[in-house]
Amino acid sequence: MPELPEVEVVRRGLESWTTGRTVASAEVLHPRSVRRHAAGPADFAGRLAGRTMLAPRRRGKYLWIPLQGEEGGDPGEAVLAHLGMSGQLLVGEPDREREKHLRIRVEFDDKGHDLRFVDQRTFGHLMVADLVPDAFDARTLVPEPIVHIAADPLEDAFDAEAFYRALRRRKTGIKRALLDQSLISGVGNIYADEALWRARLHWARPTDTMTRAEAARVLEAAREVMGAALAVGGTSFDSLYVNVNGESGYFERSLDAYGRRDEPCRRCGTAIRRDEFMNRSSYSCPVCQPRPRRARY
DNA sequence: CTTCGTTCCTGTACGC
DNA sequence: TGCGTACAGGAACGAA
Repeated sequence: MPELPEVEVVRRGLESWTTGRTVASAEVLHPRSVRRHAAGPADFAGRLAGRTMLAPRRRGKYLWIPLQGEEGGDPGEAVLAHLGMSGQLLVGEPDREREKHLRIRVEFDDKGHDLRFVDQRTFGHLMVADLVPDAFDARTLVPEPIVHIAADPLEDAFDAEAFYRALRRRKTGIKRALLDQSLISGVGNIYADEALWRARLHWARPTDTMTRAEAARVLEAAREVMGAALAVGGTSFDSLYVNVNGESGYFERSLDAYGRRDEPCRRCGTAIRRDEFMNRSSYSCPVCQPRPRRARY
């Protein structure tokens, strides 16, 4: 469930807890959690030991912590994290009890709060990756494995006109496009449904006939809803999404579409419908978001 | 090249 | 009570 707002909440938490601290040791308790680190768990742990963490960065749902180079040089590597469905990055007293789904643990040389990656469903992962120039803004560095991930709509580097042109070239529906992280990043199932409800667009609206105004509307809606969620700590349906101190966010109560099957639309009162979409769920208002004559899935 | 279906994983909810 | 099943779903991957 962590989408852009939830990942940003975690990034801000890490910023104050891990920046400037030097790793004493890292321990991988479940190899699947470092499966994208090709050189394996021992190499992952070895690359972290002795390195100092710099200010964490984020693009879309990806989070990374640049590691100060050997002898204090420029960072050439970063710890890259994706929380997947149930990943949590937690900080706390090092001697506290181990969580049932603790996958990776990082201790610092100051013997203070440790950093833990806890992940029930193991869809998330951590890896150490090389930093390379960003495809959108060559002045900044991004981890090599995510060069194909588009800028997110809260970044300055996000190009709204390029997004519109990409939509027109695609032969797909708008929700599929919103979930495609190579077109726009950070939007997942929850905020896609919320943005489409706010923009009054059906999820199967073909993108190749969308107007500039419609594209701008859904983009603005995505920015608004993710900004509002960020302001209250993100969306938490259960204890699976929490900030670095284990606290839940409050945006669930503000959702207009997602998860509201058969509940009244907050604009027109019509019962919110749930459609099957990509073997998942899509929530929308049948009146505010009428199905297009030519629908695309 | 693009588009789309499959796969990974485990806890919770629910029907029988 | 216990068992089976559906569901939650991001994104890499392979097929078409």
